Amino acid sequence: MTATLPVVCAALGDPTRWEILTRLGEGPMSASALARVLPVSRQAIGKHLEVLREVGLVESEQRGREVVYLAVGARLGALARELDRIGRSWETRLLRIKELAERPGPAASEAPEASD
Amino acid sequence: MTATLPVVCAALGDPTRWEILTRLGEGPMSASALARVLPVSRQAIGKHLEVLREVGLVESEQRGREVVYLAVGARLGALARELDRIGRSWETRLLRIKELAERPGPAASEAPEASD
DNA sequence: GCGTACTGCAACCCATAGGTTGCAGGCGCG
DNA sequence: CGCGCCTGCAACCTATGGGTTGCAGTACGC
Repeated sequence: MTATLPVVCAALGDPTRWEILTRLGEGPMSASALARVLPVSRQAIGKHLEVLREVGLVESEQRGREVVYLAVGARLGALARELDRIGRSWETRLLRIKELAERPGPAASEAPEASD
Repeated sequence: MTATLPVVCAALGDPTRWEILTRLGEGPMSASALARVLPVSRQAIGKHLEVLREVGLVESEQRGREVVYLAVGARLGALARELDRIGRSWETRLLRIKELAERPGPAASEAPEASD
């Protein structure tokens, strides 16, 4: 999956797409079926499904004469892991900076004294 | 934080905002400082920072005459946990459906009549 | 074999998100 | 004390994303 982080997040940034994903999370559905339960046209649904498919959040499967889509939980899990990793790195650097700021003397040995 | 999932994801769906977040993840910066290193105007940066602040991804702090912003890793972590939970639920239901489909005998205890 | 329902493609519309410029106010530094 | 930098607010522009309608093709069920 070459879909970059902002792209995947953008795909998840639309309420209608979350509606679609929620429905697909409960079981496979076709675009027409989705259009029946959601307040948008089948064509709009189709565009959303295409976006979601490009970032790997849904997969399509030809079933008879219709095409059913299903939500790929693993993709969401992968994204979650990436975000978590980045979040942790932010906090780590933040802590390091605070340490430096609050440490008056440049005794830069690794003595993680929690003198808060 | 009342920011709904699609809203937070939308905030993360813009490349420029990721640039900002990345810089802020390395240490606190002011809007002007960000505008100096990024190819957009200070005002544009300001709008992005406002969006990020509304969903809790950055926090601001008055430091002397300037306002510095810093990335909130915990928020990203919280989002990651939510996404992971949802992803898992999708996979669980998927497995259940596949089980039902591949189980020839209706030996299921609660078989909610799939009469389609 | 016919009609029906599903799909794919294209043109078009409109709101808004992302960006810019311009200006006015204030706090710090030299 | 005055200059400079940083902030906040507002008006404005434009591309694009989300949506619609319409049409043509095709496979399924009866």
